[in-house]
Amino acid sequence: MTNFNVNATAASLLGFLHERPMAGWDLVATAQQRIGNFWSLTKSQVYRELSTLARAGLIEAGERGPRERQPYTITQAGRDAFREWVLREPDQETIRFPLLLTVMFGEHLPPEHLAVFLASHRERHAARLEMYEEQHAGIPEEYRERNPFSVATLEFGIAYERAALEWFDNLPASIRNPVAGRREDFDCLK
Amino acid sequence: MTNFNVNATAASLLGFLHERPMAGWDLVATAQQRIGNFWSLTKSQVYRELSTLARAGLIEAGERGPRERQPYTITQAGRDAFREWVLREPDQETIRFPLLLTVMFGEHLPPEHLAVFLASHRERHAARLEMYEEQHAGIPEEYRERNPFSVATLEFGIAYERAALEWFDNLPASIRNPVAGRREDFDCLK
DNA sequence: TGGTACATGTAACATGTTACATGATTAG
DNA sequence: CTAATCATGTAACATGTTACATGTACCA
Repeated sequence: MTNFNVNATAASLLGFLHERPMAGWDLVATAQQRIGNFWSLTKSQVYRELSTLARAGLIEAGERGPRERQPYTITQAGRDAFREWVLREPDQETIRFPLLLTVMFGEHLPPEHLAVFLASHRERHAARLEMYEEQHAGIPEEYRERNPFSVATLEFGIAYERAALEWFDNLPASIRNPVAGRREDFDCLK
Repeated sequence: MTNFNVNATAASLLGFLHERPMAGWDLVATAQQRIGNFWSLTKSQVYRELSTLARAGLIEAGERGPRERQPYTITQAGRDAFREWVLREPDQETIRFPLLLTVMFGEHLPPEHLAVFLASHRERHAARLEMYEEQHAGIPEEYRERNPFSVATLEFGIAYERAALEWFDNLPASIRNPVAGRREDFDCLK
């Protein structure tokens, strides 16, 4: 058997459905909250994966509740497929960082312009770090012991954001604090 | 005008073509080397983008060289489209980190198993950091001054890998060094 | 009764991945 | 002569994004 190979996104949905039956809406919210920091997904994707999983028999739709709510329950086949996924060596992470592209091609834009982008991104990272740290401070000790896993993923987020901030703050002055003016140096304005 | 909106991948190709005409093969190699650490692309994608860009008039194919080599030159329209792209506020980065999914669902696999995954990923990150640091040490001072941009992106890689290693090394013992045995605790083996 | 949050879904499109097919040139 | 590397590309598929369409229930 072991016939249906789930992808990481579908596997995550199966992971959450181990806890309790949920509808697409709940799954979107749950995923956003629990894995959104390192795994993005949209509701379109979730609904699509759900119908695929249902067709493959890995989950089963229950009766519609209020507001057309459609709960799904994981099946034994679903638990099997999930287990198979979770035991596979995880792929390398992929990072796609558009700001770094802009930095790489930095000679093609006015330095003040790049500095504005950097400042605004720095702020986003500072805000995220603050948010993560608040969340981290709010974790009760007993939870930390019984489920160290989600704490660990949060700690990755904190480590990442700290590294990002440090990077922003250690950029050379030539990039971070350009002298305004002297625009004729830059080919984008020729 | 300003009619053709390039995506970040296509824009990067245009960015490289500012320097000199290149064929798809060169562009793949160049991209891998210069932006591969924070922007992945495959050769299929490159060839597809190249024909799209050519059809849109942003680049022009030259005469075939040896081995059917097909060089492309950027056009004025291409430079315009690139400039438009580079002046736009870059999107947030996306990180997709499968290992963190596995960690999040860590209660579903035997702890020794997770520990093996963590160790192997830790090693990859250590190797990447070492590579980056070697590259960084090899940059001549004059280059650093004249093109601080690619140095900055490399430094991001270093900051990121250091943060990752620190995270691995500070994982709680319950995740990093599980006691073997006691398998009946884990629902994946029920 | 009107706005907001809940809830599901489709369609079209954009992007990214994998597998395959083909041939040229070079180094040993 | 033959294996490796260079070089281009297509086809099929998987995944991800955006915009749209529809309707329900609650609450002020």
